[in-house]
Amino acid sequence: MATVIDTLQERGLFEAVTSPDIGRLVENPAAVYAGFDPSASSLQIGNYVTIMGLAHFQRAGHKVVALVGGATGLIGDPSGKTNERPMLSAEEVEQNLEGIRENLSRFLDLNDKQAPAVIVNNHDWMKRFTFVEFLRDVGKHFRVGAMLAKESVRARMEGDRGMSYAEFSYQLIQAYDFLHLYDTEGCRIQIGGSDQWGNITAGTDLIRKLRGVEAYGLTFPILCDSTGRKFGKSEGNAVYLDRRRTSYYQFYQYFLRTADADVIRYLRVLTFVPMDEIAAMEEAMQSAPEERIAQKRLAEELTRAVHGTEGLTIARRASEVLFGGTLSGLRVDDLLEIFADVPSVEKRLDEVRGRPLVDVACAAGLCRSKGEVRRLMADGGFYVNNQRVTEHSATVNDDMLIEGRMVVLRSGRRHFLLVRIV
RNA sequence: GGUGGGGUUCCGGAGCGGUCAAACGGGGCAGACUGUAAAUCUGUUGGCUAAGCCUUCCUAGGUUCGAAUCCUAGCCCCACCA
Repeated sequence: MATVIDTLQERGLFEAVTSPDIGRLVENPAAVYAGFDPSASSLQIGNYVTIMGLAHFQRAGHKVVALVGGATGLIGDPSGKTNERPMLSAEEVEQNLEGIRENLSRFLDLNDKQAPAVIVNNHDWMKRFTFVEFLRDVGKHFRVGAMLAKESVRARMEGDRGMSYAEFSYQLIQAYDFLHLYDTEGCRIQIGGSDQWGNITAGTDLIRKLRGVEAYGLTFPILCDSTGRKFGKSEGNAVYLDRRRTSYYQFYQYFLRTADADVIRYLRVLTFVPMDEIAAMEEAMQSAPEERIAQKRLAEELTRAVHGTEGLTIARRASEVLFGGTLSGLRVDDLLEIFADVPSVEKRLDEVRGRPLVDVACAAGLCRSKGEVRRLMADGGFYVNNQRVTEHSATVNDDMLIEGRMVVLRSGRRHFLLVRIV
């Protein structure tokens, strides 16, 4: 019978494992954990790979524990980082934890009858230690040689930046977390991105030493796009799972724009779409790449998984309108939702109505000068409510005022500006 | 400390008394094409009450009918020599 390990392997969620014996362990219900760093108030799509890993385990009937790093977040994981990060305050970490807990609860079933997922915070047990106790109980079992050999430490020592003692000790805390979760939740498996290998093996070693038990680590590849860039950044900004940081529309669009070379891989890693369906899409792509069937499916599946059917509907409607579809028939309230992440300005009615469009567009900030607006009009790149306007002398007439409450200005294909009448 | 060279519109970089709002390249912004891809092609790129006017070529003065261009002083860069 296929185990969760087989599933992870065939979907590209498998990079390395500490021992192949893990295959036997997962033939029966086991407990697995993965950690999430509270370095921001929302998880990013990059974290979603880890979430998928946990979700696959849960689907296979295993107990899943998501650890949020209330303690480790105060230190900062050096793994995969070239520089020491600025330390977050306790309040920041506390706030971020809240957001991340909310994120996680959307993807892991906390009420599953057989194997409900659990969210724990390592601060709850770390706070009980005094420094001396921690050194005696945990530090005593680590050899500096082994710690220095970790990739995360070596990379820093080779550079000219070095690392602080605090970050150096990070691996001890994560190792202890694993031990603690073994004791309290029966976790014998930790999963994470490949950059977590060092931290994970620190934990398996500790458990072997102190409990004489074999614990397992499993890593999956860090998701990159075909140009080698780390996946999940959109114009330099990360794609977040929180709609307040990445709107439904932006989220949906990010995936719709996935390169052909990446989309099949993403479908395997980020969705539960059955493998045979993915294979069919891969074939369909050969004959009709312009249909972008795979991209549409990817965007749809992920948006629904992360933001629900309602989020998907809004993202789709927004896509239609923001790509030049007609605004007629849409109500102001719909438009406000659709244009949620479009910048907007407030103007009084008398500042808009009957005024030259050139003046209004400039005052609203669509362009820096009136000359620029005129140029834009001459180029055919100026739109009011998605209708091209080329006449320099045009004024804002009553038809342009949607319900008398707003005007949608647009420059070029995609730059919108909402003028709200107040 | 000495000697040369220089500071130009978003960047690089021409211009060296009128024809300069300033060549050319990059970038930006638009348009066409297209699969919301990549590439390509085209237009545009100081402001305005717009065939005209105004403010720009490090800063402050000056020469001249006229200065980005010449002179003086100041500030800042770069190169070489000590």
